[in-house]
Amino acid sequence: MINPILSPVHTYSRDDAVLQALVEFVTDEGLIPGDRLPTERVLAVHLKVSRTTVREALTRWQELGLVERRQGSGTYLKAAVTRNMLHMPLTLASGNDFKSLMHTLEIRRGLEAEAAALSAERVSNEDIAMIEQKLIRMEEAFHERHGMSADEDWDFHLAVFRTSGNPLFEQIIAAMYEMFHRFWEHPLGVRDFGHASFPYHRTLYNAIAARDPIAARAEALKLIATVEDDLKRGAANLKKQTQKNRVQI
Amino acid sequence: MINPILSPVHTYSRDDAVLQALVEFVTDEGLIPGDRLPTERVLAVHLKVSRTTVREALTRWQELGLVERRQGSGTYLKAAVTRNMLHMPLTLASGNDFKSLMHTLEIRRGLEAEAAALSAERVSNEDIAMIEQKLIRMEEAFHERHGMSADEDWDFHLAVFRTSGNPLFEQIIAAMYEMFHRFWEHPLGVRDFGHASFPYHRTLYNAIAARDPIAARAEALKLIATVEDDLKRGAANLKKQTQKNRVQI
DNA sequence: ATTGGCCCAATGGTCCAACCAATTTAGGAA
DNA sequence: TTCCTAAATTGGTTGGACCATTGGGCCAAT
Repeated sequence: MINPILSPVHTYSRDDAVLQALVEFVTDEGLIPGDRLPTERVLAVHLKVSRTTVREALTRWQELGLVERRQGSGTYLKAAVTRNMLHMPLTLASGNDFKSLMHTLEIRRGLEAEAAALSAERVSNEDIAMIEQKLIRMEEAFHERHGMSADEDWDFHLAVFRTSGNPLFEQIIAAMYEMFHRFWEHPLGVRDFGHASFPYHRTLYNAIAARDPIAARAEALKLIATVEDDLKRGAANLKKQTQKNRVQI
Repeated sequence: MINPILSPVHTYSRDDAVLQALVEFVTDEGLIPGDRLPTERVLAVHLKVSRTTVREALTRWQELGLVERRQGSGTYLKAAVTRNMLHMPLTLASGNDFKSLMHTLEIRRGLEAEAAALSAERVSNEDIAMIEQKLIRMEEAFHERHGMSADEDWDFHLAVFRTSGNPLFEQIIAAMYEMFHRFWEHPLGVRDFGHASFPYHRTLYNAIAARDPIAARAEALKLIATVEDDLKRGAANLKKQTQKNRVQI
């Protein structure tokens, strides 16, 4: 019988050690999201491991969304890195059907409203200026191309989530967005998808700038409601098309 | 001026393709958690890519907890793999401080309120009976041990989430719950943690049984509020203790 | 001054071949 | 059979090479 007191010793794998060293480097150097990390070759030399091992470690961070790699350019920090980080990767079985999309919207309804309210409570003056800037860029893009621009739109929402002071909002909603965008490639036959949500971006901004949580929550809910409407219209459209020529998506 | 119609093209990386092929293989072969995957070398030959690429792909799955590698033995499936999986890596800075715990509660506030409202809209009569049964079991456990029982309490909430008709609620909130409870082992010096939330379980049930979404949302919010209060009390307690004898947690 | 073409160095992505380390398996000795 | 050992298998690591993309610098044409 094995002595039950004995527990497995921690044997650190090579890439664990690399990540640990990388945490030290990032915190010591005070790197923040957007900053560039040393190249893989440099890391390999300094850490005395092969480039393959460095790559394996960076791949793990990439999968956790901590880091982003751009070929020909470099590896960039994507989120704040600290000691004692707690990782909990969550993978959900989710279909590509309308029900699943509707489910992601229900999650967004709960979270975006909450995030908007928290943001309204906590924004600094600099935050407000920054959000307004994103809003203006989104509005410009809207008028230029006569329709919603996914990137600028997402930038605006991201700014709101980040000023909520809770990084979990961004992480969860980002996953919902990704799910949504898998479908957005085919805009469901709805030409002006997202069009209706446009005015609520500014009203949401106004509520946050006024530091009014109640109003911010209300505007966020209105915004999501327009997206839900678009989705329902898309579903109806698709149903009609499918009945006509049996196209399976 | 850039043509607004143009949107970035996206190209699949090699390891994305490997993962995609692996999903096909796993589903076709009907592999379940615990089953052994082909060796890296075999995969490399069959997929016509280098072993390095296979390893990079498997590293990503490993980080997501989908797969476990055992040197000398093989690579084993660790979770169910399906098409269209949605990956949601969650990262908390330091996981065991007051701020991070509060963050998990903010997510729960948004989601549990929404889930309660949806549940009130969608419950069947059988669902209501089932929830009531869980409620009664929780209340019994409460009176028996003169305090909240984590298991029965969680069972009750789980029942509510499940009747919301959206599986995402259960999975995301479960993750928040787990993060929270990694610390809850030490209830922060608060003896009757969760005590105050007790009455709101029944009021929440009543609202759902009455199919009143507004009331259900309100009761869910009250319930979370009591947990937040407990947490704040705990934080205050801890602060006092730390000042007294410099105990570091 | 601006545009476009061109080259070149840097960087991440992929590949190969070999060896190391842990595990499993097969075979032989007791 | 049982136990031990050697060999085969498998993931882990290394070094080196080459490919593909990026970004900056340079220069000629406009």
